[in-house]
Amino acid sequence: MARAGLTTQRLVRAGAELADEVGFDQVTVSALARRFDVKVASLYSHLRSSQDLKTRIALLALEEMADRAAEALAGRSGKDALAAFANVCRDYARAHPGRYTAARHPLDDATAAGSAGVRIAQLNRAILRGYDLAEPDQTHAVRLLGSVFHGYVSLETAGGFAHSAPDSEESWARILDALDSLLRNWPAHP
Amino acid sequence: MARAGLTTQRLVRAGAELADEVGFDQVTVSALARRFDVKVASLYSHLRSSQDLKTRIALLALEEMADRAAEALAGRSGKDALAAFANVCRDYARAHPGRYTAARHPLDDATAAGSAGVRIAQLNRAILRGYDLAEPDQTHAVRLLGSVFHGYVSLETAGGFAHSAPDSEESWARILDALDSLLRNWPAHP
DNA sequence: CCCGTTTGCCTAAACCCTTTAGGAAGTTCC
DNA sequence: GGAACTTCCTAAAGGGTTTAGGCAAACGGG
Repeated sequence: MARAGLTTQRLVRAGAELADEVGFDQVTVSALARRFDVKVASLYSHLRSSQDLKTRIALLALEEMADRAAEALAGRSGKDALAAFANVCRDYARAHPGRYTAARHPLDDATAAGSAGVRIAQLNRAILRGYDLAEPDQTHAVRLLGSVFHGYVSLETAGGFAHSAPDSEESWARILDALDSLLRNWPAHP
Repeated sequence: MARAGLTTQRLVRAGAELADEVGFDQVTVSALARRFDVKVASLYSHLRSSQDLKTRIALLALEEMADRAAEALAGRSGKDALAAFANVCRDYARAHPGRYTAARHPLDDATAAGSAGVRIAQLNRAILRGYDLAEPDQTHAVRLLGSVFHGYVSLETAGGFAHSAPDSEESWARILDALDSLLRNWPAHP
């Protein structure tokens, strides 16, 4: 009975690859077992449940995004930083659609608090250091940026902008221009 | 053998209610059968498959949102229209979280083209009539608005802004102000 | 009114995914 | 070499999906 060398880490990594290939919600303990040519029950020594697997994939995806964002933001500010962060989100989603979906998977509060999601939030806020925004407008702006990035990437990967002109690439560039302009001219409270 | 009076319409409506109660991805043919106190197989005379059910719920949700948006936009323009449309999205998502998730369910191209989604897109574009934007900037702006609304509502219903100040209500209002300002001062191409 | 047709719901059964319990083979270390 | 532990296994129960085929209720024409 040769051993397959299963570990939680390898399972989660393989699960992430599986998610990118077949979609996050097609990720199943059974499919993972097939991929390792192993019986399903064997995985339950390494994973508490199917939910546990999905949560771990989500945490992995958040780590990866946070790492990329941190690297992209190093040494940049202003619009450079804005575009760098935005492109990390978009590029990650296109390269790893399953993982990106995983990253949007709802986590319970405790798990979320310990995840790389908070690092991403901090980096998002760091973008605004290059602009002149005081609280609470800074927070509003952070939320706007998060919404735009997430929303655009979601709609784009769902095929929303696929079959129409102008192409998505151009809209993305112009939207980043518009956001930069908006952050530099944030309207005063009425 | 008393008949339960099942029809596709009633099943889809009940499915939508179920989605709001337990979440869209918990909507299952089995659960629906239980709700009608009927055997599972009976539903397959009215629904082709579990996927079919979900698709129909998605189409229902899109219809409902389009109707509300059309009514909200009637007689409004400029920022009034912007806020009205935005609030329709947000209010619908909060009143019917399951249906809202359903509305984001990916549809194949043919189904999407025949859905109320195109009506929603047209209404979204109609908002911009109150602003002075020529193509292709108009399209970029449409995509930006769609992204913000979808993104903000998704993050909010996922609990993203729940436990932090300032509260989500205030951010929403200020983000609408900011978008209005941006549309009135859309940056020229660099 | 009653008989044939249509329709609506049923039973039965196959298949897949999840999860737990308990067993046997491989590994480690004294 | 054997005790202890780890890794993977078989077995089984429970739930969701889907199809095939059957009986009974409703309906419509002679």
